[in-house]
Amino acid sequence: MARSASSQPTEVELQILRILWDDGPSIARHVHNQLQATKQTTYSTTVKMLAVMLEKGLVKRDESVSPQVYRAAVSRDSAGKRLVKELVDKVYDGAAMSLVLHALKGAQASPEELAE
Amino acid sequence: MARSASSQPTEVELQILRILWDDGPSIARHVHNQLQATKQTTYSTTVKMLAVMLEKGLVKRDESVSPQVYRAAVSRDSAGKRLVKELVDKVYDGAAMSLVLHALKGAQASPEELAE
DNA sequence: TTGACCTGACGAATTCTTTCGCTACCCTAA
DNA sequence: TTAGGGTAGCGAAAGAATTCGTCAGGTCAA
Repeated sequence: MARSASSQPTEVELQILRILWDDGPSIARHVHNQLQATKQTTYSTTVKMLAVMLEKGLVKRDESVSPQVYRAAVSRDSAGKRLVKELVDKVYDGAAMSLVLHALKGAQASPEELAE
Repeated sequence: MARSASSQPTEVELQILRILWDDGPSIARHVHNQLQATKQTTYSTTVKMLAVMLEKGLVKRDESVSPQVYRAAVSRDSAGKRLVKELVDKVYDGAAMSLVLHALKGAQASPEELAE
């Protein structure tokens, strides 16, 4: 079934978005090469993921140029905000953002606390 | 294959952890009842999820009492910190915590920004 | 032209997560 | 004791996410 644009990116999808955010609009081959840094999947897999993400509306692509160019459909900041907010809502009781952020600021100040 | 305690909680697992955090150590039946608020799954499913989470080390259980009692293996705050940090690391380039938190504080002040 | 190489599409296999059916085992009230 | 009701374990089905094999088509240099 077709998945709407409201779908949350999964693990690998986030990795790909990250590449597009870092490097800007890119061709499949480039995304694949970057992905190799952390995964040993085939080019075929990368192309498939991009296709899936296109369906989900997570990326857009320019088909007018020879090697098609993919770019993230959402900005890193808006995606980041939304994801973090959703996570916090899931862990806490919603509306607890400020407490969490405070805790996180503390954690940031003392990274060893996180290392546990 | 056995999954180590380092596994991240999945969607439903997080829902269950949330119940244990909210209500404290509970028996399977209670977890199930609370879960009914948002899902219509069977008791059997709940018990299975708890078993899986036990294997993953996400919950611990006291088998010395009649209805066994489950409790979260990690505190809400430490889990929350870790999850948010991991998410931020995935979206941004790690080490960008402060920028993100700043953005989030802004978002918190104007929730309509998030509604988009 | 032609053949080596690359891109992109498709469907199927695999793996992980979530769900449930069935079974066994307590309790406890009649 | 025994039927009824609740708890827990097991394996396997159903659903999602991820991976890949394979094929069709385009490009380009010799």
